[in-house]
Amino acid sequence: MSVLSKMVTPLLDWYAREQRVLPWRTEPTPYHIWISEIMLQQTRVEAVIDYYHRFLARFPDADAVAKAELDEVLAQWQGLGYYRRCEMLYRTAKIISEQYRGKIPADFATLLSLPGIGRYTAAAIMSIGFQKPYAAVDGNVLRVVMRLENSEECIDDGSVKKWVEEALQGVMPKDRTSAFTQALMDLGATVCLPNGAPKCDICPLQDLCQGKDSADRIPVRKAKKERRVEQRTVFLLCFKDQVAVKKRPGKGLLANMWEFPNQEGHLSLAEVESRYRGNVTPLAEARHVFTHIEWELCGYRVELEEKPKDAALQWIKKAEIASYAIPAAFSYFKKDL
DNA sequence: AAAGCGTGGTC
DNA sequence: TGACCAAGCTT
Repeated sequence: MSVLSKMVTPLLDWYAREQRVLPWRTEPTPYHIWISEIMLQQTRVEAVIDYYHRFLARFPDADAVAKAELDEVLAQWQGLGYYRRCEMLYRTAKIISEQYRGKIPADFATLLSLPGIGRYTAAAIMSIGFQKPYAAVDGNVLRVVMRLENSEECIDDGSVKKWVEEALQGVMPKDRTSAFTQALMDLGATVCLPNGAPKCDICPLQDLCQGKDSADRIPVRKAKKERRVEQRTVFLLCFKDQVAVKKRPGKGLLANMWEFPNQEGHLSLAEVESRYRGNVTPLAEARHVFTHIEWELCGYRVELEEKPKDAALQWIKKAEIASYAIPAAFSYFKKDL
């Protein structure tokens, strides 16, 4: 009997005792699981919880999302990051509303075809939302399985993920699909911790695990690409009780989000004063780190005597700034309004 | 296959 | 302070 087949019973017993109380677990409908899984992609549970509550209160079902404007859905998402997820969730809500009468389709291949839903998310919705036996393999699950097997194969390799998915599919109890999927993720998130700091002494699988002595080097991943550093200057253009914002393009970094006008490079106070008519104040510098870029930000607040002629600028009341989806990269300067 | 795509917590 | 990285998906 393999390690993976032997771990099923102790894993489920542990989960019955130790499972976390999470908002999407109280009523695990396919819609709730879909929303939570999209929010949780590459994002910590603690960061998601408040967003999840607010999102569900405003959008109780897929039709509610589909009826809203993208800008309002993005405003709910602001600060969560990876904003393309939100745009794809919106597109999928439209498809579900128009083609599936507002119900999440209970079919793996159909789910896979929807924007923003890959193999992991489709399997999570099937196993947790519909009680169907599809193995959901995320970073937690890969870490747990590679350590159980004491395997130093690289988890960024597609064939490794495929193998884990098939192996788990083979041992997944058909009547406990929801508990099985969530138990593996809870174990990874609370016991089989990353960064070489697992709590093996309290692990329900410690007697089976082949990787207890090599946990500090498992799982093996590829080296990440280096970040490039960019300097930017941000302008808080104020006119009476208004401030200027701009909509970013629909593709690329921070797509569809709102920003304060800004440009590459660090401008001096004199340069900014010569560009605008009004009183210019330098603001505190900030550093914002993305996955692949690092911004060194400097900013200037400009009390304008007249609005510049720039059709791309949208003038909004400062008091209404909260209804615009402004990413964290620009939020440093909100306090200076 | 590899790169692009956010944010915040931890050590 | 800086490096690491968390419930991935798309192109």
